[in-house]
Amino acid sequence: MVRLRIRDIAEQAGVSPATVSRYLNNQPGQMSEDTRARIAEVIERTGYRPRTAARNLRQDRSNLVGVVLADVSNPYSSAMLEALSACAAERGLSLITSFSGGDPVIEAASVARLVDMGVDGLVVNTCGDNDEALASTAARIPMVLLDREVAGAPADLVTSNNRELVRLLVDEMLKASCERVFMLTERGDESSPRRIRTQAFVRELQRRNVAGEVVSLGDGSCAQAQMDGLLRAAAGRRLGVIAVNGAVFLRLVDAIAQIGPSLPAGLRVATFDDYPWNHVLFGGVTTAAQDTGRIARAVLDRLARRVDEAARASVPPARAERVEVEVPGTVVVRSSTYA
Amino acid sequence: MVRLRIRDIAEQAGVSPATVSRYLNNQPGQMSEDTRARIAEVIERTGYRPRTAARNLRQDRSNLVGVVLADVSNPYSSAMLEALSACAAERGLSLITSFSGGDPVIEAASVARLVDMGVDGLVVNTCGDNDEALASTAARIPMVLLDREVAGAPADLVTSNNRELVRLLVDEMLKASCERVFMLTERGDESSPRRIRTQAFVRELQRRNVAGEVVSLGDGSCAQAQMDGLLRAAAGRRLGVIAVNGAVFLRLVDAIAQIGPSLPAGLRVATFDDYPWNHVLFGGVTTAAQDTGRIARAVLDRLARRVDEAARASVPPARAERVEVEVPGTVVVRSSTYA
DNA sequence: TTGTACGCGTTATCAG
DNA sequence: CTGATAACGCGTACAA
Repeated sequence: MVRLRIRDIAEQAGVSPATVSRYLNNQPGQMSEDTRARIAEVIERTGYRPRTAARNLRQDRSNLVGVVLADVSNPYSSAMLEALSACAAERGLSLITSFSGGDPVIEAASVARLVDMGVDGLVVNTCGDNDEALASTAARIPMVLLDREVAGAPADLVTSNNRELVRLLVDEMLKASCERVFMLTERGDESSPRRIRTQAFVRELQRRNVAGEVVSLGDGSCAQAQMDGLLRAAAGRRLGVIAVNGAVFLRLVDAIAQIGPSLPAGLRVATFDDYPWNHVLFGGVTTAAQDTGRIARAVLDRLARRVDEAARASVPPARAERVEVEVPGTVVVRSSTYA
Repeated sequence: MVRLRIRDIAEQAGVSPATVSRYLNNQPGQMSEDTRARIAEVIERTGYRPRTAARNLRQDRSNLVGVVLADVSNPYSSAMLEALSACAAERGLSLITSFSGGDPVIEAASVARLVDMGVDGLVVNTCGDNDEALASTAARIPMVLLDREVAGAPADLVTSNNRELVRLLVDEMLKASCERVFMLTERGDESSPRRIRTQAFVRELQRRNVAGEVVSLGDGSCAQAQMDGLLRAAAGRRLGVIAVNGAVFLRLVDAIAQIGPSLPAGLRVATFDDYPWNHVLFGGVTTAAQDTGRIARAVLDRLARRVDEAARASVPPARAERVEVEVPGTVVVRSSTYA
């Protein structure tokens, strides 16, 4: 049960290995219909498959893309991963995945391991605090950043149109005639989407002259007190709360659950990231959903382009231009913001 | 900026490539402390890393494990993936991931692609209806099945102790003095965990002489009617409902939400798979949680063993014994089953 | 303890 | 349109 080599196929088809190789790679040099058919028959009959390791060595290319995600417990990440996987398969790429769990040390180790494995490029959703390592890696092999930017890294960036989504969520709150609108975030998270969303939120409030602010949750009982204060405020006038991401929203839901089973009268809530439970909580939660399919396509488009460029020119251009892509998401309106 | 080869390191250290290779692979043949130090210095200084593609070709081994998951929108799958990833990294393995989305055709294509990529082994959480393809693949390369078994496949199987978990959930329902207990499942899902759980459930009811049955949901309005019936029944006497998995539980929650914001009086619910929202729904849902860390370890233990065996003996044993491992999970009791 | 020489399977180049 | 040949970079007998 030794594995077939290209030479075996060549012998059985009565041609040379080079010809079989051309057949396999659809080389421009056309071959006679006769030999083509003979080779096809032998391959079909034997079930021959070329050996990837040998191709990789020869071509200096693995068709492998490394993916490093910060937090898969976040369903948005899993959806993203699935979309990337499907999109990669379409292009004949495979994904080597790794998860940092929010630890920069693990993230750096993951990146190093993936590079060692010979990936053609990297997709990184960084957990932060790794700028130097990522920048130096990006200088050596193609890298596309997902959602979160990295200072000084010569890598492309793909995100959702966060500013626009914030605007749409604020729209919903105002349609629901909220008198004050808050955005809920948390201390630990200094990622770029968070920053962009909160900044955009503040600008929206100013632009429309609406009362409200960004509330940054601390830890433990302090945070509980903050949220209690926020929720009690709802008793009087109509109040809107937008969670800056899914993790924060879960904390918000938890706090609301302490008070009662349903949304307090006068409180409207909305969040980012369309998790399954958003459909059922409070009869449905208004959500800014990111388009994972289009994001995945944009990510792999950029990466494939970079990989091709790198393959063509052995010396990477000194002034690599960084491309930033914003993929439009959509706001799904559900009963948590109905007037 | 050409990449360094082992030969370059050898020259700089004033030794032969073979010696550097031995250094890299910690060959038993000891080398003089002097040359060892010189090689170490050069490698450290140059940042040399051996080329994986060349090693793979030479050693006929990739240190790559293919992972095929049926449904990553299921948070249990993501947790499993993360655990596998961490565990694999510890062993110097990397994961190539693929997702079938419940489609047997995609699953078969994924498996084929991963095998082509040269993975050393496969971890498969099958979506079903692929027994022949999986069995023939398992006959060629090491495979470990996750949760769901495949008829006729010479592969090991790792699952949770579903029967025990069912027993514990029924225990909780009885502690909550439920007079009747139901297990909710759905038509489409004929997977082995579902079958094992429902069978165990029926046995438990008989053993304890408790009233109840397995309710298999159909589609759409029919299912809604079934659930309405179930929920109305709760009005009278105390009733327990156990969802056979997370997907079914989401349907149950949806139906309950149609009626009101909180759990109807007299109704107790519990489910499998510890999703984030189980902590907040109804003030906390009692859950049979699977131990993803231990499962991952068991999976990769088995796989590594098989891979080593296969590497040693070029001819696989005709009578391969299939090993089945049951990893104990735990029941997390929350207020949805408090008396 | 170390070095030499060969082969892993494929593809690119060049000659025909 | 096809064939011969030389790499790709590494690991490992075997020889020294």
